[in-house]
Amino acid sequence: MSDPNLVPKRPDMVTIADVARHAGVAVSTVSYVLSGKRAISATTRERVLTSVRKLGYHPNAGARALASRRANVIALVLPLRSGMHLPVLMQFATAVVTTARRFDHDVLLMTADEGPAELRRIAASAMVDGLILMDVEMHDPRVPLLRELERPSVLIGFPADATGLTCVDLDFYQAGQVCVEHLARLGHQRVALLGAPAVVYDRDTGYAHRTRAGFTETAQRLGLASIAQPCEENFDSVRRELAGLFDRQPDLSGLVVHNEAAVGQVLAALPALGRTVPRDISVVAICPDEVAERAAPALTSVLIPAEEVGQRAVTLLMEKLSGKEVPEGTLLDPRLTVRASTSAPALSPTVH
Amino acid sequence: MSDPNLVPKRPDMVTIADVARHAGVAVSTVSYVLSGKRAISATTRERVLTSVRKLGYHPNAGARALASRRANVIALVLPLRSGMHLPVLMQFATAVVTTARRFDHDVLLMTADEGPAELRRIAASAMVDGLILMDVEMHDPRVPLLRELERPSVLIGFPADATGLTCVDLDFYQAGQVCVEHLARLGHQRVALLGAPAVVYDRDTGYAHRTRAGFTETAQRLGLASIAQPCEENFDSVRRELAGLFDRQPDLSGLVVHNEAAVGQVLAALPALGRTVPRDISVVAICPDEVAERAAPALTSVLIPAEEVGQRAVTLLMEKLSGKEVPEGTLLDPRLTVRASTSAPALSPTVH
DNA sequence: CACGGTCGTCGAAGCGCTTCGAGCTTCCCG
DNA sequence: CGGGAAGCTCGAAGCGCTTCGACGACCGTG
Repeated sequence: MSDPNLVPKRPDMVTIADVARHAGVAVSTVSYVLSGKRAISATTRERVLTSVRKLGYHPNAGARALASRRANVIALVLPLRSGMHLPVLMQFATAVVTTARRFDHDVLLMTADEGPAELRRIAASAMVDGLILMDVEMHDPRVPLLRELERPSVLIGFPADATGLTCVDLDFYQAGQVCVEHLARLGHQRVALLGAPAVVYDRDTGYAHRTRAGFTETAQRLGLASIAQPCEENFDSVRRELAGLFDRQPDLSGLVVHNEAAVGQVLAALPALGRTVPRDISVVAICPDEVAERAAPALTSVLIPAEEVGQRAVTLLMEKLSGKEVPEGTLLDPRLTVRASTSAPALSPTVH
Repeated sequence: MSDPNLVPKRPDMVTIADVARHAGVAVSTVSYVLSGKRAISATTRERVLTSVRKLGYHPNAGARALASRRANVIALVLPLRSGMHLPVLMQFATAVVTTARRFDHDVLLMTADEGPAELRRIAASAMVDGLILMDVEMHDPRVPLLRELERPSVLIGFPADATGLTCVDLDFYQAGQVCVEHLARLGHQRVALLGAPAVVYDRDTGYAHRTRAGFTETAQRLGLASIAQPCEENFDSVRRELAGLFDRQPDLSGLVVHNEAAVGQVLAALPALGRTVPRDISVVAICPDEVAERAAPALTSVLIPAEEVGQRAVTLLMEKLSGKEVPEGTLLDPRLTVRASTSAPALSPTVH
């Protein structure tokens, strides 16, 4: 009863043995109480849990990983390249961390710049159980690696060839489509898409291309005149590109903006070009809700469901980790929220 | 020579024993080659390294952490609260990850919302060797915890009581000071500070208060009339607050903006209020360079050296991990870059 | 030529945890 | 009332790595 060993020698660093001793049970019993992998009587369980609390026991992550071959950590590979919009990225990241915690996992942060070698190192070192990659390109050099890696992964975004992979994303094709349909329904005849910087298209980023395709093909199907134009995110470029669009299409009355960073600039530049929103031109943005709401006037928008995508990525990964089969592609439906930036076109141009 | 054991049984998951066998040395020798903690002859080293490469060996992180009591992982605790500007956050994060890799460490991402309990768990589980915390508040509940934790930590930002801690940040007091001095040197007599949303001040966030103090006290010292005004980040608030400032101080000719998200709105609202930048009013911003450069007109600004702060935080943490003493506070000097948004005030108001 | 001192290498003892097989009780049913 | 099945718990064997003490070989020295 007064065994001096009842108290651990080092006050920090309480081990499972300390707990076992304190509770008067075997180490393995403590382990089973904590993992729930075998039936333990209610009384024993309570005694153990009490000791755990009293001693402030936290399992050593390294030892646990070594013995169980599960680190309970997932890697999140973020891009951090130019042309990405950071707020959305952070929303993803937050959602991933939060959701992972719900599954009792932690998140290791990697930047994509480190390249395939780092991915391989992390995977091979058994430091993580699985990976989530963001900002996947059409021909991403990391994709072939993923196929040969022994750890499961989930991609946010779709590469050109997605067979054998698990991918999640907003359905950008549909997003482009929804925007055009909204404008068409209002009566607009001539529409334009102001997109991401050219470099993003050149990099063959899937979502940019798919949005453009959805936009262009839907416009064609509905018999609207359409132009698609990449755009840098500074004020001068925005103004220049907009001016160019009006040159090429004077009766332009509907604008889809798929470039979150440029949204503000667009709203600033249009008045400067003598166009009032939505009287002279209707604007639909593809961007997070907060950006759309903060703008003046508030923007009709298709939101990028960053949080939902992040959650979905984690839950998919968890299912793969537990051996379940999961669908190869998960496309989330876009939702359009109508706000103050769209209306029926003025009459004159259409008569014209 | 043709011992079948020369080839590891599981092609993935190569262990140090496989390497030792392949190189014909003891396991401990391989370990010493890799860690460099004991002298090893050049020939043996080469042989071992060749085997490592040939087998594609990556040490098991869990086992290494368990045996060495070092995880080679640091935790990065991000805020993700409202009022924070995300791009800067990401710059910090990137810098931290990149710098950590240079010290052969990985980064575990935590969100601050999880609270002290999670911090304690991570620290106690030996999953990380040290912590870096961002967006520290004056009276941060995590700070007392850090003091009792057995793991070293570095804060980005200063709490009210920083004794016994290691903190890094831009010298925001000086930043406020530099802005005012610049405006004063140009001849401005009446200046205003448009700051973070009120909630940020209420939360007692250090940098907001210190900037304001630097601004106000310097204005006083130089004999300028000054007003400091919190501000939300949407267009209407910006416009309202600006209008209010001009009401209270019609001759206002110098404006310091310490709110990155509002910078764009300010530049949009000023013309709407009939003021041209910099003819009628000079604007200095405290924000990342890219924001300042992207604005129209390009903004004279004090940049937030996110990258440098991130690097510094990691190097400080590494020094603490290796047992070195480090200074309690590290304040980085602000640097003002003059761009197109400031000039001497128009003559009329001063004569007036 | 014997002696102590390096240098380079090895073997073995853990690090703290999970998990497997086995053992002890209890309980139920024939 | 005996036998088998459940229900709980225990002990021991690793997981893959680091690190300590030891040992043989080789060197220069007295």
